Amino acid sequence: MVKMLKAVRGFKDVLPEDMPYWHLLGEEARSLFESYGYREIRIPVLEKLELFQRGIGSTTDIVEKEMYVFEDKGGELLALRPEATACIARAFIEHRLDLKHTTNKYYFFGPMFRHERPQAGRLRQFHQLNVEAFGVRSPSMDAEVMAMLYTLARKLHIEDAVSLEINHIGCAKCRPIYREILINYLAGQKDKLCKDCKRRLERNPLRILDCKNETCKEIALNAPRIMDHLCDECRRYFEETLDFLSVCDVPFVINPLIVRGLDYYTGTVFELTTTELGAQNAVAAGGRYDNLIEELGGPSVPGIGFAVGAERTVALMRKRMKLEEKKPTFFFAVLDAEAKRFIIPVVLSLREKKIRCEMEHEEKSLKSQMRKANKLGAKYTVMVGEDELKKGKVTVRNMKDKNQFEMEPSVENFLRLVEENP
RNA sequence: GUGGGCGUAGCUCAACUGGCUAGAGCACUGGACUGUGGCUCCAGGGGUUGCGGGUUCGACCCCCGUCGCCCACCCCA
Repeated sequence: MVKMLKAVRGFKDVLPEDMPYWHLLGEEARSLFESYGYREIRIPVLEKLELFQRGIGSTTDIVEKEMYVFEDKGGELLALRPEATACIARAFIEHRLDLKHTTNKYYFFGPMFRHERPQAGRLRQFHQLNVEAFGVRSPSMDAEVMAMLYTLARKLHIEDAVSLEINHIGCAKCRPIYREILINYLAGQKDKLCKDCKRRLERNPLRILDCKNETCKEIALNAPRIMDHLCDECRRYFEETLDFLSVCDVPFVINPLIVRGLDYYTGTVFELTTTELGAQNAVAAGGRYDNLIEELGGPSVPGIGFAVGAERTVALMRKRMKLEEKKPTFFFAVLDAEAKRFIIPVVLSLREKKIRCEMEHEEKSLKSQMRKANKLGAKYTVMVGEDELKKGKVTVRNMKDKNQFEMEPSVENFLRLVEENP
């Protein structure tokens, strides 16, 4: 036997029966984002490695050990994108989009790649819906972005499965000060920290705050809070943001332990979390990144955005609703080649009118064709055999109420059936 | 990268302490019903028990190796 080929580890097929969920997610997201003035952008799967090193941060886990990196034929180091914000920022800078509008709002959907060990809710190729707004730095904007995210959850009927958690991680002025204070506190208890956190102490001390290790958690719980060390401007910004969130009628909880794994975040950060996805609790996450564009060599333009994990969202949707594929309106049961010749022009015309028609192509008994029509869930079965051919008519059977009648197989007649019984 | 669990039909699972030709339900194909679906009954197709080796009179079962999947750590969407 020939060796069976399988998909690459961590890469998954999405089969047709799953598509209704993906389509609903895509359609709701598109119409919602566009109602807020966001425009779709598409970016390449591959970027120069340097973009992610500079954008995400070269000491982050994502860049350090999770990227698919390879050398191109010309010797250039390229990477499959592990996330989209840096890519969209690159496009924003490259096309000087800041000169075209004062605010630039984009959304994007596509696959991301991270070489991690696959697990519940975690794949090596996964999909994200991204939203990025460049050019505005204002509490009401932040609230609006979060309101949009929460509304998406509502539209997908998963709002009871998630909670919006929000935090503020300071600005270029107050974060370094807080960072020192935190390091001082943590250094005092260094012996009790897990080995990963000992390492984080130097590289990314804020991350220790959401370590899952029990003793680290306890230490984090009593750690100095960023909230108590924000500068006046940041504090005011955060308070106003919360106020606008209330105005938008978005439920949220403040979680001082939320930090981000990517270096570009500043100020407002938030996550849409769930407890229903195993160890993976983030369904969506985002925040403000006011220095990213400039750090990537662009103009000094602030930004805010978020990414929604599509697979995780779909998993939650599946738990809450049963969606099915569309079913055919007509199944044409044909008993011989003559019958096919007779009916094919009509079938093609109906399909042109966007009416889903199925026709049997193999030589099958009427019984088995009926079975097939039933299995496909066709609304009507249209029978074409010797008797019908003689009369120039077809027999139409309503599969639900079993009513059966003959009619002339004109497109108009079929369309009338569709109208009468939509 | 580290740890744990699991690999039997397309799917979900059986098969004693190592012992008959590896079974069942669902699904599939057909028949009962020669041109009428769902329900019922009957029949049929479908397996290198992940792969390789070892132990044994005998291996789905035990041992070694290997590959794969899942879960957790880690990380994050």
